[in-house]
Amino acid sequence: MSEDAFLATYDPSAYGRLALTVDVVLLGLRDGRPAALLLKRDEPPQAGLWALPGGFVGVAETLEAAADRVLREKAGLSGLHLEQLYTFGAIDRDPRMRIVSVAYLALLPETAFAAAARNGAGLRPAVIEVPWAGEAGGPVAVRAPEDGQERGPLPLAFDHADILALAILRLRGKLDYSSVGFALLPDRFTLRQLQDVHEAILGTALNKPAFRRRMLDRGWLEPTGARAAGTSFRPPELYRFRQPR
Amino acid sequence: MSEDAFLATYDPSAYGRLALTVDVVLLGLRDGRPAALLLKRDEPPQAGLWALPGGFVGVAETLEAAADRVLREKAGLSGLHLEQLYTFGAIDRDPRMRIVSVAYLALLPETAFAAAARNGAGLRPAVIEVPWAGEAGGPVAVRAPEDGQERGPLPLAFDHADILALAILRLRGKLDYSSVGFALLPDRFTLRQLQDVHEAILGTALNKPAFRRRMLDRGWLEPTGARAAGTSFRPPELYRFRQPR
DNA sequence: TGAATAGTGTCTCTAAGACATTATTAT
DNA sequence: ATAATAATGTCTTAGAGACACTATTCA
Repeated sequence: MSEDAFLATYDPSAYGRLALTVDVVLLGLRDGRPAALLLKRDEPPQAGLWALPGGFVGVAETLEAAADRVLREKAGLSGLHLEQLYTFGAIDRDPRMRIVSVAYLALLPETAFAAAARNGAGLRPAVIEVPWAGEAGGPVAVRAPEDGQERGPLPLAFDHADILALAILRLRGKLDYSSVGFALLPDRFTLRQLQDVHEAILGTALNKPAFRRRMLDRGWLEPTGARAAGTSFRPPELYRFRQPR
Repeated sequence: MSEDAFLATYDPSAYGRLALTVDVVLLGLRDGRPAALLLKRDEPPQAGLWALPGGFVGVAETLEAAADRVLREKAGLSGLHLEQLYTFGAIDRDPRMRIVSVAYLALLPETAFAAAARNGAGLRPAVIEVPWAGEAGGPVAVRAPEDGQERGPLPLAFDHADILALAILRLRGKLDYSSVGFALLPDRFTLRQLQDVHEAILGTALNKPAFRRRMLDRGWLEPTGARAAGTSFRPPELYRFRQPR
């Protein structure tokens, strides 16, 4: 059924007045670039376009519970830390009916991100191409990773380009003064990996000594004593994130 | 009708599944302290408690339009700058039925705040007592201004103490790097007034020379050439806020 | 030893805090 | 002149950026 034919036969009033959904940005890093897990829609509306995993909020379900359920149903993940991003309420953001959506952000370390992309039913990673390096905003484009079949930017459904953009902006804003960055790393990591994460999200290079000083002075890093193996050079120290009490 | 009697006769299923509202924090300063405009509920549920102005979101109304309408209907104000704060979705935040609410923040300069308190149907200013001086959060207490009849803290309806707390936190976070602070001032103001606003919101004293340097270096302040009158000492220069292009 | 990255020492620069001093008005 | 606050000069200090240098591992 074509998009137009679908809309012609769709009866919005059959669905009541106003619906509430959650959409979850499952953000991780792929080859050192920010990426999100997206789902290809195979039903109208907007069949063939790529969308964030989402779902309706139940009457006896909190917003966080709905987001967690979506995560479980669509990515096989549960219990991730969720942060509310923003609530999108434009009248025509969904062509079926009036749907207001609360957007959430969840962060995955690189291995969990790759695993979810393999196990999640139809979830595929898409590298986010952020056209703004500074603090300005605007929608973003996404692209299938190099190893995929698709070429060119992937078409995004609804207002999901705006939601993705907001996720990046929010992350950038909190990165330096909060501990969100660690959610994108495995349990044990090197200072270089931590800096790579920050640079990937911020989209700019950072000064190494200053970065190390700042991070170590925060008191969030606990040296494990172990060092990373498998390098052909001086092995870096492994750290663990430790919540400042 | 008592609160219990009301709840006993109330049929939640008659209202459908899930409703969406907006609640607006109308924030201003009163005697140099942050204050919000509140409404005394005279119907159950929670009759007698103090609540933020709010209302249901129409099917063909954006969230911002709903917030603007609430502002117009309850405070006689329109076209104010609105900032979305957060969406509150706890199951039992309203005893009648499942109501999810999108909270908005609007800022008023001191004179407009006082005028809205006079003209708004039942809107009364309440000084916000923030128990945390740093960055920590938690609900806040409100109190009628000294000149009023009431004594002691005013009881707040629903989760509105949390909403008010979030408004303060958000404002504090944006105060130093954005131009929100100017929305709490009249068109022309002195640097001391600007500093007073910042100190009232932050809850801490600021260093005068450093504050002046920072503000002037921002390029947002345009000297008017005029000076404030009516002082018995050196009259301060009046500035105007000018959006940095 | 050479290559490669880890990790650090140090200088400079910027901006904030502290504190004192000068400026300007009304009484 | 005095009182009161505006407005600024300057010293100190904290932290970031720049850049070079040392450290450590494998091949």
